[in-house]
Formats: sequence, C-alpha cells, structure tokens
Amino acid sequence: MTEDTEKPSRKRQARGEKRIAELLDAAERVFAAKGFKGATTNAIAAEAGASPGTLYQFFKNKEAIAEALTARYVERLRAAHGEAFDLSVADLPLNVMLDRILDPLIAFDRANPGFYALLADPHTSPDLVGAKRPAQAVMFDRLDAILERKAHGQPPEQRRRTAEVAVHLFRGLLPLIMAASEEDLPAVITEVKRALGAYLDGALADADR
Amino acid sequence: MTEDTEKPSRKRQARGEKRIAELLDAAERVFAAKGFKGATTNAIAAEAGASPGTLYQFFKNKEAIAEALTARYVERLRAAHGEAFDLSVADLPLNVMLDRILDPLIAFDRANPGFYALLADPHTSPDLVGAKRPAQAVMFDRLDAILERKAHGQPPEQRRRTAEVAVHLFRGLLPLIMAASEEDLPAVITEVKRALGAYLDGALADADR
DNA sequence: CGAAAATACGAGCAATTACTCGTATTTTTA
DNA sequence: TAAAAATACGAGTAATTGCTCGTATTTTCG
Repeated sequence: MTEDTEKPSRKRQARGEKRIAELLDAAERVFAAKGFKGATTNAIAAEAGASPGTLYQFFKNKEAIAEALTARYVERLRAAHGEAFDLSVADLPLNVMLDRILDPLIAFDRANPGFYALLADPHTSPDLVGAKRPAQAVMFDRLDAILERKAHGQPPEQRRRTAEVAVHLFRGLLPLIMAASEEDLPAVITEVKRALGAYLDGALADADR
Repeated sequence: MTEDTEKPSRKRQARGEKRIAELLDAAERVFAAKGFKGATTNAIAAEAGASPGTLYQFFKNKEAIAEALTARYVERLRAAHGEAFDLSVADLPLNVMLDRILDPLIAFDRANPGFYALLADPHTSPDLVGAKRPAQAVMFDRLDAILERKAHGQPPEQRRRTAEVAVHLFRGLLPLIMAASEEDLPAVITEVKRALGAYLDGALADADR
C-alpha cells in the first residue's frame, strides 16, 4: 500500500476538482455569514451555482464540507506562513518575533473569514472537533517549539501551558481583529502585540529566574 | 406613566413566575449544551417538565427566551459582583485588584455555563445582539471607570481601547477557563491573571510616561 | 359561589432542510 | 465510436422544528 485509501473508483476529472473548489469557496462564504448550523446545504450549492445533487456527489454530508474546508485552511495556513513561523524566529528579539509571526497570521485570518467562523464555533460534533484539531496544532506546536528554543530551562509542562494560553489569547482577540475596520486595524494590532508581548515577556523572564 | 409598559392584562400569578424561572433554568442547560441554534424549544419545554404551549404562554418566541435569560444573567452578575467590581478597587495594587475582580467573575462564569454559551455565539440576530449589549457593558463600563481612576493622564480614547482589549482578552481566555478541570483551574487562573496583569501594567505605565 | 383570567396541555400544522434518486449530459477510454 | 464512468440536475421525501389552537384545570376576586 503506497497511497491508496481510496475506493476502486475510476478517476476524478479536472471538472470535478474545479467543482469541489467552487463548492468550498461557496461554503466558506455561507459558513462565515451564518455559522455551521445556520448554513444550509442547499444555500451552499446555490451559492456555488450548483444543484444539491451535485454537492452530494462530492460530499457525503454537511459535516464533510466543513471538514474539507478546514483541511484546506490548514493546508493554506501551512503553505503561506510555514516559513514565517519558522523556528529561526526564536532567535529574534521578542517584539520582532511577534511581528514576524502575527502579521501574516492576522492577514490570513482577515482574508479567510470562514476559517474564524468554523474555528470559533464551540458547538461542533466530535467529527468536526477532530477536523479542527490540526488547525489548532499548527499554531500551538510551532509556538511550543519556539518557546522551547527561547527558554531552555523551563519545564515542558509549564512551557506547554504558556503556549496554550498564548494561542488562546490570540484567538480570543480575533473577534476584535476581525471586526476592526481597515482604519482601526493598525491600532488594534498594536494592542494585540502589546498584550501577547507582555504575557510572553513575563513567562520567559520567569523561565530564566 | 409611572412604570407600566405592560398590557392591560390582569395579573401574573406566583405559579407563573415559578414556571418562568423553571423554563429559564431549562433553557440555560439546553443552550449551554447545544448553543442557540442547536437548542430546540420543544427540548427546553421538556427539560422544564412543561409543554410547548406552556412555554409559548410566557415567551413570544425562541429569541425572547434567550433575551430573558441574558437579562437574568446581567441582573445576577450585577447583584453578585457589583461590589467586588466597585471603583474603590482602583486604589489597590494591580495584582490585588485583579484578584478582587477576576475571582468572582470566574466563579460566576463557571457556575453559569449558559452565560458563556450565549455570549460567545457570534451568529446572533440583531435583537439578540441588543440583548447582549448590557452584558458586555457591565464589564466594559466598570473597567473603563476603574482605568480612568487609575490612570488620570491617559486620553479617553486610548483608555477605552485598553478596556476593550482587556475585556476581550478575558473573554478570549474563557474557553480555557470553562474547559479546565477543577484540578487544573488554579494554574489556568494564574496564567489568566498573569496575562491580564502584564497587559494592564504596560498600558498603565504608558499612561504615566 | 361563579365568572373571568391565568396556567397547562399536547396533538398537529406549516415551513424548513439534509439528503436521495431517476434521468440527462459530458468526458474518458478501449 | 460506443460503452462506461463522471458530472449535473432538481423535484421530491422524510424528518425536524418553531409555533398555534382548542380545550381543560387552577387560581383570583367580587
């Protein structure tokens, strides 16, 4: 077995891939506007210019749409900012590091409002929770690795908690970031960085104590 | 007109008040478990041991239930912690002030999971948003007043933003607080206070600059 | 007491919605 | 080119759900 968890179906056409992308684009808009429960599969199909039957040709059910969309976000997040989130930033001063990490992350979130809509919803089924885990892990794991490099002496448990709190802290401020007008955004970003910087600064100082 | 925005109906019986309280208790549980959209009015009625007809005798529709529940939370929040959130805490050292404010607030949130469930849901109708505003205002206004007293020289606009960010910061960490086991809670609370303390400390230091 | 009002019930309606299925069209492939 | 497979359609269905309404019981009050 090299790479086949797929059924013995014949082949997916380029047309199909295009439709899937269109359906996910549509789902992104509808989820962002209405949330998961509020979104209608018929509305997603219509938004994509497709029929319900076509939608269900590619997705087993509504949850599968959200799962696929989440997977696409994770993929894009890795592709776009894997480098910016690289471990080498750990050697930079804290405020520079925060610029490097947060600027692209904020840009990504503002450019992909559906990502936030899906991630923020706390009332998701177990399957969806599983699909969301990698999205959380992308941020958490990298930050944890960075902290490990930046504060060697700290016990791993404490470090994990610091990373977890920092990620939640950012996610908690996301509503503010998402709601900010283009005009207010710089000031909001400044505050976000100030909050994260102050927290991490304290956590790292404790590690050296 | 002294106090009557009510219809010329005859009188609400004690039995009715009791039923309303039971229905709100039930709604709290169902909303906390399923979210607003996921909750069913029939399920709320059943949870309260009442029939749908009885539910709709006291509430115009599903939204009205959430509005009344939110109002009850605001009332309880004010009653339970109005004093702890009193302006005099502004004269205390920052970390003591945070203990005084956050400990009862965290206890309230953990004791009223429906409050968090309703507040956190971003996909609410305009009516619900209006009902939620006072809940936000309770925390924001008091913190803003405290900051005014603690940092006189700061321009109001900057102060408002600090208060807004601080409130969002706390709300953002609420998922962590709500999900923590009784065992983990103290450590989580420590981190929350550290984060808020570090942020506010920086903001207040800037004000004195 | 007795009438009116408040409370209570729950079957069921109208609307919504996730999803199916029979059928038609386009693309692949042998 | 012809059969098979993939894609597409959209009316229809079964289930869910917010809410109503006719009716029955309890409480209030003159």
